[in-house]
Amino acid sequence: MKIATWNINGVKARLDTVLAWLQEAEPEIACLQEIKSVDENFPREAIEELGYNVKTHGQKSFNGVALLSNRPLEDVQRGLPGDDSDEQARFIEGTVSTDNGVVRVGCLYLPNGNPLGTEKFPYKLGWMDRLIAHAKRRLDDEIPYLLLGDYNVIPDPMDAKNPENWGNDALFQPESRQKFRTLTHLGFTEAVRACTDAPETFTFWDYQAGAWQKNNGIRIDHILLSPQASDLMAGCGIDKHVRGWEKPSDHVPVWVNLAA
DNA sequence: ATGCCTTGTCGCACAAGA
Repeated sequence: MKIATWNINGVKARLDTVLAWLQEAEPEIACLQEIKSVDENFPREAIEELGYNVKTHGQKSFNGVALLSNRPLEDVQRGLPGDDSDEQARFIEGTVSTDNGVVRVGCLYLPNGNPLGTEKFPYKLGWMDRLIAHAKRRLDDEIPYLLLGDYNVIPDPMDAKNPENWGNDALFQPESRQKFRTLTHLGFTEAVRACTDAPETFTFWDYQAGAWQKNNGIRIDHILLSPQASDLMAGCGIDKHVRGWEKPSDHVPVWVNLAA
């Protein structure tokens, strides 16, 4: 089964593009971030017409995540545990039953953290601590478990066209990268790095300054697989061409194939 | 160096993104 993640940068502005990609890519499960919509206004009917079950965790104007699945989504959980005062909609998780057992999927939109020196950066790091704690508990289930989404972390210099330009950015701070490593070192496999060591493997190109035309990209959208999910991995990919479509998101879809 | 674009908003400029 194909499981994908994509930061769509606004579902209202991107609906036609999202529908076109769903029909082309045909993922069994899709995790969407930055829907920028409350649940009531999410265009669920148009997506349901393509055969998907739709679960959303939205808020007004900003953030917001959604889970799509051609099989029923069970045990849906909204919000990342660990801080009841956090009102930002950045996490949704659900379970899908397949012929070969269950797969649980967490869809996340990790805080950007910029600009440094504001409360936004410690919020990012605190959110990552909560994600690490949650992931650690999930690994105890010993089932195929995936954490997909916009991590807003550039893991390594090779994950940026111009790493020297990101020194003062929250996405490339040592603390951000260290916490990402702590997360993976719990026992997750980072799908894209397990599939390819090709240089200039990016998932985001800024709208500004001709970043796409210059391939001035970064790799910040990631798929983490529990050991049980990693054992099933049969391939992965990045739908880079979608960035060249009309009215594109600044991110492109990333996906993994599981033999499940 | 800043803004370069893009999106959403009780719009007509601004915040937020990365």
